[in-house]
Amino acid sequence: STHHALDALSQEGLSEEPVQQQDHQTDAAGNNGGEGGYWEAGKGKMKKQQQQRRRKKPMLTSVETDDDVNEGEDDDNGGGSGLGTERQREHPFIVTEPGEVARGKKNGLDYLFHLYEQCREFLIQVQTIAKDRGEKCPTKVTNQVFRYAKKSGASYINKPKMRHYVHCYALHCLDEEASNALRRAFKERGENVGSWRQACYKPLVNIACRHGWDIDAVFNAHPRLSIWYVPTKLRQLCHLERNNAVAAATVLVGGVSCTGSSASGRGGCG
Amino acid sequence: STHHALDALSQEGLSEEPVQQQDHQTDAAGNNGGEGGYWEAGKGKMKKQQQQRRRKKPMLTSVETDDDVNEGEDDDNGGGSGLGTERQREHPFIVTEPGEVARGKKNGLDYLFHLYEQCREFLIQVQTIAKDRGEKCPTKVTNQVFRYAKKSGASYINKPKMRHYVHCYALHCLDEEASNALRRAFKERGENVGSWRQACYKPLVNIACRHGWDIDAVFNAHPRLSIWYVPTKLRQLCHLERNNAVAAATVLVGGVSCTGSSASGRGGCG
DNA sequence: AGAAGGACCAGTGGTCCGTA
DNA sequence: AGAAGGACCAGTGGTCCGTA
Repeated sequence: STHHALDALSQEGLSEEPVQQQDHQTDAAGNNGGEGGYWEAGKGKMKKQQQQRRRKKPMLTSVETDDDVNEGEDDDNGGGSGLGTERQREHPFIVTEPGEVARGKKNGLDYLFHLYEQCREFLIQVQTIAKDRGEKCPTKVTNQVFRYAKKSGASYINKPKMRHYVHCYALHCLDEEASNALRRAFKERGENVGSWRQACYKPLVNIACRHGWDIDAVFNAHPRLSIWYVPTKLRQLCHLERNNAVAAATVLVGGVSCTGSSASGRGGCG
Repeated sequence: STHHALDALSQEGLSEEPVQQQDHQTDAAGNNGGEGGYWEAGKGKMKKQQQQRRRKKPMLTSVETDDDVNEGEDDDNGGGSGLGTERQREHPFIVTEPGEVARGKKNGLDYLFHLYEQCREFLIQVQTIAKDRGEKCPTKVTNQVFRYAKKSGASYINKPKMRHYVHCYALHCLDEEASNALRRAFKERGENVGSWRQACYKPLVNIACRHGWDIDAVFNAHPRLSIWYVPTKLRQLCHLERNNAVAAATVLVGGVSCTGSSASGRGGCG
């Protein structure tokens, strides 16, 4: 059937050119200041990706209204072929240079960062709706926003993933040059995504250092970053490094008994 | 014993001149820009109010460390007299004029508003500690702050009470003149606290109207008010009133079919 | 009756760990 | 092995309702 052909094709394309099922997304697409247009361009290629995996059968005990679940028209897809056409997860990320598209069953880092822009657009829509209804208006990407994204067909967006890479996106926002350089270096060395991700912490800690160790202020000062919670580990690293800097400064000044030294005093920032 | 004499005396004084058991409070007391000095003045009168009612015996099933609970030195207070020396709740509020001290087993509204100032001081202390430890720093009076207040001996502060009267405090912050006038009027009429509390909504809705119906912006613009969550009911009232105003304006302009009219257009604001 | 507040509850932020 | 994400959990905002 035509459906299956498209599905087969989308095996590679899925995560690179995710498609929206409802038109929430379209509304906000114009907000992208130049960025993200590339990903939007792939939209025409395949429509309707109604493959949201139903949760593992909650045993019919649930009292949920399943209005949303029954959205898809073909309930029996994949039943015929028996082949593993089950597309259960997004392709894993690989370290790519800026502008580089990942080949094979992989996703690149431009795509990763694009997901953050999409979340921002979903947040803006949630905010618009909330204001219109006179309800509490979220300022951050909350559970509510993730739920809204999923309902809008962006099933490839989920909380654990977005939280996992927030600090990588932060570096991309705050120092794109440094972020690009890091990507090129790690790609060249053939490092995996995990070690690139780890390496994103240090330059951020240095940025925090230059701003009196206030990582919250650094996030809040950036319009696209301010909607994301500061990751716990980044916060802890900044705190540790600040303590180190203070200790070092204290020694320089002449010993532990010297009080009066300010914790926000500048030392070297990497 | 001396303890019991003081306790008897405090029957009236308790809620009017609450005492701090630890010195957290003292640190921040200086932050009060003139306000609240009155309540602080009563401090010397009676020390130690170690009457926190232990919770109704959690049946020894709890695995809590009870370091905090064993703070008081006299574990057997009230055992001897047998009289109802059990001081289980704060005295109820009555409508008082500005500057008026409630008599009998009652608390006045200046005292009510003072509790909000105290919460602000506890928040500031929690924030200071959090920043120092490099932890997430609350911007609002959260559960954590209420817990801290209780631990600091301010057992008379609790979440339901503070949330209940937030909008009354808001009016006091935003238009003290109007707030004072309302108090005098309701006292004169012999109204109870509940109806005074109800009456505080309307002037706030009018203030919101003058600010484009954005009650969040109104709260956030005021330094002492911005730390409090906008109460649900106030938010709903503002929303309803905005819709009424929009509908009225639409009729004036010439009928329901006239689109283009902005929801933020000014009508009369009360 | 009017009012204070313990205690509950749905939905949150955070992330582990069973999964592929 | 490296990585994606369902699902869990402790503590939150919100306020009801048993209490005095």
